[in-house]
Amino acid sequence: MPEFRLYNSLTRSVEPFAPADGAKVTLYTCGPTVYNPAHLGNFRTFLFEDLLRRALHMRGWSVEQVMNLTDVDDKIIKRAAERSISITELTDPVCETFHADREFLRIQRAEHYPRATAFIPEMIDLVKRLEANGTAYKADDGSVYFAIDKFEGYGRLSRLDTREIRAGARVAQDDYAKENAQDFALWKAAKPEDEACGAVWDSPWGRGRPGWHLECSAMAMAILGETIDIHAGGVDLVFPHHEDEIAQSEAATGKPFARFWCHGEFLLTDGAKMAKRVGNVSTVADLRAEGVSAAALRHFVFSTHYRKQLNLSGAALEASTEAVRRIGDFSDRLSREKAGSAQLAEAADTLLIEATTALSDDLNAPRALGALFDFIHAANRAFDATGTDTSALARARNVFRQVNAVLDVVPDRGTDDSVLASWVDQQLADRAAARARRDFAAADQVRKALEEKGIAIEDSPTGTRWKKVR
RNA sequence: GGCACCGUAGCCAAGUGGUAAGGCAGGAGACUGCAAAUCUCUCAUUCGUCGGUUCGAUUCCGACCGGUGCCUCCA
Repeated sequence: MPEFRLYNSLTRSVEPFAPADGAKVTLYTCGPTVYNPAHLGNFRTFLFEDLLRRALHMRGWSVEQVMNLTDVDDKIIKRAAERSISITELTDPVCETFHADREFLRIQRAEHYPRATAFIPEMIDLVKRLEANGTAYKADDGSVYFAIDKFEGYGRLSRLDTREIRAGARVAQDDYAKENAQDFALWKAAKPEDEACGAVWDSPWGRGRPGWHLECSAMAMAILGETIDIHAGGVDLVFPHHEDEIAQSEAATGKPFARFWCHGEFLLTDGAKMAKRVGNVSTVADLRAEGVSAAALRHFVFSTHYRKQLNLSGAALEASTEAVRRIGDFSDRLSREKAGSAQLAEAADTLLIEATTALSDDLNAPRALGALFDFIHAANRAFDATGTDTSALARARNVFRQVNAVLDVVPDRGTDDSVLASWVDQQLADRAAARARRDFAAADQVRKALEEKGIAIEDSPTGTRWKKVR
């Protein structure tokens, strides 16, 4: 097995990775803020994390993954206030939508989906520790801030020391209570609108609510421990979110917060970052309505390396749809064939090596997909030539299953509809009869009727096969 | 303005100091009643531009051009 390597944002280099305890990977992944449904840009990151999770499994490690659901923040409070409902009433349905979208995209369920509001005591404890060691202070506005000057390593992840701050852009006018403009809020004093929608908790500093970064540190440490193996998220979280997480966590424990920091690049639309603010978002629901399959979406996302920007376009989605159609047809053939050959077994061995190598090399999914298509081509050739080796077939099936267990790009045929199946079978019998009497006009009529129902047919020496294509 | 990343065929995309994977689209052929699927052949003497290093660069260095992101809520 090749060495498993990952790009670590902390060192800006690809490094060998293995879990600290040798067996189980502790993985923290920043999840969605549940004020409205996540778009495909958000899901690109979650798909990258799903790929990471599955690749770790492929290596034989177990994974304990946490994905937080941020259910209290400025946007949530604002929206709840607009609708005169509580934050819970706003966020509960969005959490459900998130899981429905997640399942549609075949993103494996994490072990934990903690909601920020369920970990307020842990967050308060963390702030207490920081206050006790002098890195946190309560300001005149009643909020508690983290003093970045007190934490020596501040800015290490995002290389703040190498940046020049744009004049006038940095200091927010309403942050006058902070000792330093870059200090960030750990605990925010309650405002009337917070009270109105239930976004307040009692604390040693008075009623208030947690700052944005606090939840991730508190929940990661509570569930996974003070030093986790991998912390992942989108690149936009590097600063300030992850930087601040490191500061507050390490200032409290004196231990490294995460050994590896992994960041996924953005999804673009029309050359610009997909963002609600830009107004160029596509949700999973939108894409489903357009008939784009989960397999096609996964193929699309995995066709580009996760650290490279990816542009969403109709043409790209069509190409992916056609690509997974080929994969699906091959998968069907693999199930249907009765035996293979030495060439097939050889192709399978090559696929296993190539795919494992690619995925172990900083999750190179595009290269793994290339290896998969090479295999499909070689296997189709082998099947066309026929063979009698059943163990070769078993080997091919086994390897294909292993690789697909990571990529999961075989389209769902949805052919388990028995009513539809019997109807199609009757149609095909009629067509076979028409062909037998060389009445091709009638036969073509049947094929056209089936196509209108989304059924594609393939004649073969052993009979006619059919499949749902939409 | 500061800090990064990216620029490979019509489109998407991997890649390496030694002569360009794979997918989509396209062209020709085999198979088929016709299709579909599959197979065969074909499809970048060339990797944004200009220099430099080197026996040799798409790959290293520099400049320039173009694109994107972060520096503020953000996957």
